[in-house]
Amino acid sequence: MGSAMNAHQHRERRTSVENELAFNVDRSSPVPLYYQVIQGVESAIRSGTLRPGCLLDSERKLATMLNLSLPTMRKAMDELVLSGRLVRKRGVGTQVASHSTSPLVLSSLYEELASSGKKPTTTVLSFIRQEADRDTLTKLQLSPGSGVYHFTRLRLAEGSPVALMENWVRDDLMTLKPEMLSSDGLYAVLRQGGVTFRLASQRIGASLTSACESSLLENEVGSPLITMERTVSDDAGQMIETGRHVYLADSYSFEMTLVQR
Amino acid sequence: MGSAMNAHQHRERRTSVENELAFNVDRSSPVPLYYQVIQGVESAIRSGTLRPGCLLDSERKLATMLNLSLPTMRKAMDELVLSGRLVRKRGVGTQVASHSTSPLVLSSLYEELASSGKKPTTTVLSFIRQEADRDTLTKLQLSPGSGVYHFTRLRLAEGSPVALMENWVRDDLMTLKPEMLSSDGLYAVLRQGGVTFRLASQRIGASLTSACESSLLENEVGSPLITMERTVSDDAGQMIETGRHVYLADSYSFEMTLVQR
DNA sequence: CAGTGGTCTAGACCACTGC
DNA sequence: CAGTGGTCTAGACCACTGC
Repeated sequence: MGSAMNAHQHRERRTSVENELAFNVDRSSPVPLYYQVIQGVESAIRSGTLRPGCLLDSERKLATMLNLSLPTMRKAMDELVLSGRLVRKRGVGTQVASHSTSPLVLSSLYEELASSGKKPTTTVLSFIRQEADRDTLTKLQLSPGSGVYHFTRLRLAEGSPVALMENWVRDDLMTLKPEMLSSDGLYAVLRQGGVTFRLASQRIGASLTSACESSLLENEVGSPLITMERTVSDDAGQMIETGRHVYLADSYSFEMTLVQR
Repeated sequence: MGSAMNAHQHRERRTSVENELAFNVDRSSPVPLYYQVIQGVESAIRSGTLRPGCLLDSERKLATMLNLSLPTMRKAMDELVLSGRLVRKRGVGTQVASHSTSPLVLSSLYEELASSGKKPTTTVLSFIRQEADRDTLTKLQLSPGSGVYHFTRLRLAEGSPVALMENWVRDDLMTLKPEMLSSDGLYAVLRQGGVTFRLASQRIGASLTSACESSLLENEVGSPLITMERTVSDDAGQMIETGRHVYLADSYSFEMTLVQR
């Protein structure tokens, strides 16, 4: 409607479009105001109300509209820019990034498969609680004698093997049971146990399928695999988990978005 | 020395250690104050003055010490926490993260090799300026008829092939010459041309060496390769470059640190 | 209860872009 | 020159942790 009425004004240089931030902040909510703004903008982008390239109102105007102070508004915009959803140009304004893929998050194979509609299942091949070996002590920065859960899992999508995963998790955070791992991804289980992730360092490479891997993954010996080693630490900087995974290159690849700072 | 003298005090609960933020901000500098603090803390961590686990003074104390306002101090701390170098605990304080790897940055194979002491060189195998094909138009979000540089390069470390790279770069940013690419990495060349990177989306997978790749990479047909496709956009959200690379899995892997938000 | 980080406000002045 | 984002200040009150 609006665009029809203003058809003769379309000469304007700006890639601007209407932007309707049709949300309001709820001051009685325990959710911080700046975070409500982040969620509001994110959902407006997701729903298409805020389209890529669209120029937002100025920070001052938005702050006034939502009855927020400028610093609070800026804090929200800061995070949206940092995560790559918005682009700021000094003297010009703030736009929705044209390239609005989801930001980099700790990817969970299980969740990825589930959200892409492929039914993920897990077969727990082995599961023990044991004293950590030297290598694990180092990787998890544990003191000698500490215990870990050590398990291997086969991940399937729609019943076909996709990945073979071996993990070591410190045993003083929560009680792990094999049953938990067969019905959910590892990260979901740990999150439920109250773990909040912070940093993951990982190394991704490639290798050829060995005879042993082949029998589990039901693929040919010598076919390409993606290898990943990952160590994850929590909020408090404490190491939580380390693992070695291999993925069928024919049915999986790592997608990620890096934000340059 | 210090540890011997204080041996009997080791009972204290805090992992705290002295923290000497032995830097001062320079108010005449064009570098923002909060950024000077970030740099100061980062260099203190790098140099070992601030050791992992070390408890910092409170934000209020640090602000007073450096003659900064609390919000400015907090902005610096915010970014240090976000990039994973510090860990905050409400009611307790702020510690240096035990796990202080470098944050995720747009990795450049050339720079990685150079900084690890391996002498990188590049052979430019082909180089043309051409009208973008359909696929490239889509990936770089260009309008039909736009031009791109299209080139393939062989990257060597200490004279041995490591990677085979094919790239497409929009041609309206700067003038590219093959000579530039043989003496420097692509990103360094683009940065010099005034491009500031912002987001990269990439997909990493694995494959087997083909006959053609084998002849260039001097490895065996069927040996494992890491494959990467990447598209990079700049500050303004404009797509800059897209490429398809393959790396010898035996001599390279992708290392990265993910920060969970 | 003293001290910490978490959130929020109401300003100020600057550098920059587009007209 | 009006409008934008970029930086900075000086406060306020809260929730939480450890003693």
